[in-house]
Amino acid sequence: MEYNFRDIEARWRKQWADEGTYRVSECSSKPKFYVLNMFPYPSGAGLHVGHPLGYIASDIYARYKRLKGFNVLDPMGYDAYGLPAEQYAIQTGQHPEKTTTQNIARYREQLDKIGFCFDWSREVRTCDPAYYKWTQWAFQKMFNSFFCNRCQQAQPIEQLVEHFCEKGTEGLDAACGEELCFTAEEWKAMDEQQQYDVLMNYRIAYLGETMVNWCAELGTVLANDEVVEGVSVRGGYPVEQKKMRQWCLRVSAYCQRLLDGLDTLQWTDSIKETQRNWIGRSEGTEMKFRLKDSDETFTIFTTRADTIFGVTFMVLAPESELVKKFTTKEQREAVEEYVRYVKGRTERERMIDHKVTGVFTGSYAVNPFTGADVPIWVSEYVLAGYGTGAIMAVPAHDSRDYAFARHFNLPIIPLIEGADVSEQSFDAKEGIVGNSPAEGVETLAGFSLNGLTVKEAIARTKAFVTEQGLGRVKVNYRLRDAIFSRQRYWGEPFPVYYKNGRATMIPEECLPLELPQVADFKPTATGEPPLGNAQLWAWDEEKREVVDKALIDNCRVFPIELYTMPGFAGSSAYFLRYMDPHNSEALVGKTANEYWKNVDLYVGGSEHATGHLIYSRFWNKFLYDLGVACMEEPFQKLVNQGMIQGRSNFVYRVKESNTFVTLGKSGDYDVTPIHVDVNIVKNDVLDVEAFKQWRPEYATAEFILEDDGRYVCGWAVEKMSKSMYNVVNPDVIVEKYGADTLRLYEMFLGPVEQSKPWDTNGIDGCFRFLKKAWGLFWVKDADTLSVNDDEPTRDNLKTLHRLIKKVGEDIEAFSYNTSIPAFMVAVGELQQQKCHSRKVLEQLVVLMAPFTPHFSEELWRALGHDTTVCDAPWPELCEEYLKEDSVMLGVQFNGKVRFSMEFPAEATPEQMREMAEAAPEAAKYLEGMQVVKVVAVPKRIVNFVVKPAK
RNA sequence: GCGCUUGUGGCGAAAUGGUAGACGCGCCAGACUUAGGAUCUGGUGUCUCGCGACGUAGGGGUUCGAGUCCCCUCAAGCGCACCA
Repeated sequence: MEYNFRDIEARWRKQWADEGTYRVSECSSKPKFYVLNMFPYPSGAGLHVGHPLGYIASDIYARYKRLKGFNVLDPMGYDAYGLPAEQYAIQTGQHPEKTTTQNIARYREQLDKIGFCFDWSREVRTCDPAYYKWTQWAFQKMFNSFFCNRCQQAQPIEQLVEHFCEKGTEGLDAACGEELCFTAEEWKAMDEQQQYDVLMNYRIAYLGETMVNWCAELGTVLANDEVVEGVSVRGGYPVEQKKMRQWCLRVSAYCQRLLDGLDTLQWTDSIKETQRNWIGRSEGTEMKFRLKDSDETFTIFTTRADTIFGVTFMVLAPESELVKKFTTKEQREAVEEYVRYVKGRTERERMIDHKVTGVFTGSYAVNPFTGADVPIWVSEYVLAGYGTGAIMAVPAHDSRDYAFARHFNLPIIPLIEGADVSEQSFDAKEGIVGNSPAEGVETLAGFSLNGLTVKEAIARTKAFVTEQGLGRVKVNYRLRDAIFSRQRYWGEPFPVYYKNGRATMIPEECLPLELPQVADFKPTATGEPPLGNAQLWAWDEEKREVVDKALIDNCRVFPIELYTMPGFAGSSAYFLRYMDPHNSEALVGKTANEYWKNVDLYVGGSEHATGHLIYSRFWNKFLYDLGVACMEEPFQKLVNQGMIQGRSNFVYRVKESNTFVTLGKSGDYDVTPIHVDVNIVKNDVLDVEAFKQWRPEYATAEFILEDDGRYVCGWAVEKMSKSMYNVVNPDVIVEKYGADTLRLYEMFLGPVEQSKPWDTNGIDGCFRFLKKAWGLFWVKDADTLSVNDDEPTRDNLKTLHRLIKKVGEDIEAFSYNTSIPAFMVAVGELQQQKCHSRKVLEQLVVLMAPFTPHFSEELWRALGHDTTVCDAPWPELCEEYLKEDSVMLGVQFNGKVRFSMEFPAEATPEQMREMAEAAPEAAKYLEGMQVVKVVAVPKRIVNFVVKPAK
């Protein structure tokens, strides 16, 4: 019987769906395993062969775990809100809801053809109100929480109010925008608006007036991870810094926990490192400096407190509020001009060329350790957003300060013994400190660092600064709060209305607040949100429902927030929702959450390292603090699949003609390479007839062929894209070879984690393998099984158990590309052994089941089973069959293998040594030699190290 | 500049410190065929007629033994980057 994959695959797909084979429940005594793929944006282009790579890899793992006796949760859904979906809708002039629904249907159709074991009854869509209800709900919880630095945990905002009532800000250590200081009495004396403003300073979801990335082209603000090198990640449009009032999430409060959590995760080092860089922890000291002849003080941040005696100037960021304060009358004009100059430079310009620029403010600070005067400058190399926006400059030991000092001719005082700073600064944190203070300089309390190592000096200075009240030890992070609002239509609405101008939460039981229909959903360049176009978009407090905006004059009706949430909102807790997707009472029920706990294996692209993978960890930690999620980290193990690039093909047109010349002869003509659709090329050979039909202008094309009559195309690796005609649709492969071959081939292509070009050329090998394996089971040209009840031979069992061992180990290690060759070899061996033993072949079917589910299911049933192969037990490994009767060993003299001989498998190294020495071949080498050393390594080699005997 | 990762045939790639290049593609030869871009069998790192020698980016080291471990150099990719 032939391997008829079309019939087989269609039949089992239907039956699996009808029988609910992949539906799972948390009511199980089996151990759980949670496999998750990063859910896709349903883009308009549909899936190409690169998309399923990770899904196939995780599907194999999920199926394997199921065979191993686990209750496996493997859900799928769609990240349907956000910029890409909306951009596509705008480009095609349709409503995003319509295009999204269409795109999802297309995705589903494509996914279904590949034979995944997703439990579709748990599907989520971020744009579904029943789903985003919980996104809104979590947002409200964040609004009503603050972060206690001492217990490193989110707490209800009521607790903060209570604290204010009792003690004001005294003894409070909470994450906030700016440090506030007031007493209980002052708090009580504040009016509603003032208290609202104060609380906003502490909420985890808050309205903040901050510098944001404004992208006029997209008509919205963007988060830091959505901007790269001054342009938007999506579209590559310019982004400018603008001060705007936006919703923000206090992600920065969780920096330390986000950092600590990394150590407990099985992620790659590179992605953990990327997150560490992005969080950017830096331990240092905040020090207070006094303005000369004034009581005014200001604070700087430094990681090199030990270099205090080398400070020769101070620098303020141009945006710093201190600039105006410290500028003297004489310098005002120069400073104002400089600030104007900096404002005129775009973020991009400032990032790309680091010009040395700056201006003196006219004022001096006083070095708190020596009393020396230090001039205060303004320069763009100091960033307003990091630390305090002011630094103490130590040109001898910081290259930026050095460049500045050289440019403006400021003094440079070296502090490390033996450091040569005549050409460049000495930035390394090593060496012995000297010149601190210089001879004869009196210091505060006789403080000196001379003779200490840099590390000791930093510690000593920190302690001294704290004791003397000159400042405090401080940890700074690079990670900023996430800007959480977008001036776009296609996103979750904020469950917020404005009562007397103050953000107020819509009652929890009224959620979800559904996205309204609008006349025009396009973004505007001025930042007017499209939701402003909604007729019904006011909140009636009394009726507790959305009403017509025209009623706003009525004193119980208030405008609803016009901004929407960003793309990452919906993807920040979807892994929890999958556990209990139909629960209308909670994001996730306690029972379901405590059963599934967290994701054991998460598969997706590494491009989410600083976006989704930070936000969702933050979001989950917040829910953990709330007691909603029972695990602090959402994703235990993370595997990043590589990108599949396109492999383009070219034809060579002879210039000014309609003649195409094959690659081998293209050098003889003046030709233009032209991209040709890879779907009409096979193994780099062009289907000439298909080419003629491809485009009308090629219908009359003429060809200069290779001598063997073929037209050979050139090729190159490029991004997979429509314009290069190198997009390969999985549907086409499935149609031609079947899903099982596609699955095998995608895995065979190389390590899952690695990026690689798609090259259909090798797929025949996988297809041939399946046909070959099929042939083990069926009599050729007949509808009868060739399987018999013979007892397996020792060779059969050896082949089988080697395979069990290899495949088991490979799947655990996610190394599928090496287990497919193992299958090929094993099938080849069984064929040669003429093995038709049921006992062996049945196990082979199960071993293949994770890779080729349809193929295995068909054979499993043909072998007489009436339940699905998914519930078969994974074959047990018996090491006994792996033992070799004997081993062939090389015997080497002085490092060269001279001959090989056979030893019994159970021989000890000593026995092997004796046997090797006694072998006749050895005599040749041992003659006249003195044996210096003999080493026998079991199963490997016997070494004789010899030297001429005296 | 700092951090991470990777360098192996014509190509994709394998190798618990132990015969480098498994397996697949491609290529070559043969078989069966009216035919082959089907199927099957065999061959295929480089140099050499052969014996054999040389081969894992380059250089050093550890080891009886290194693609693998350590140090240096070079190249490529990714991340961060005027972060004090």
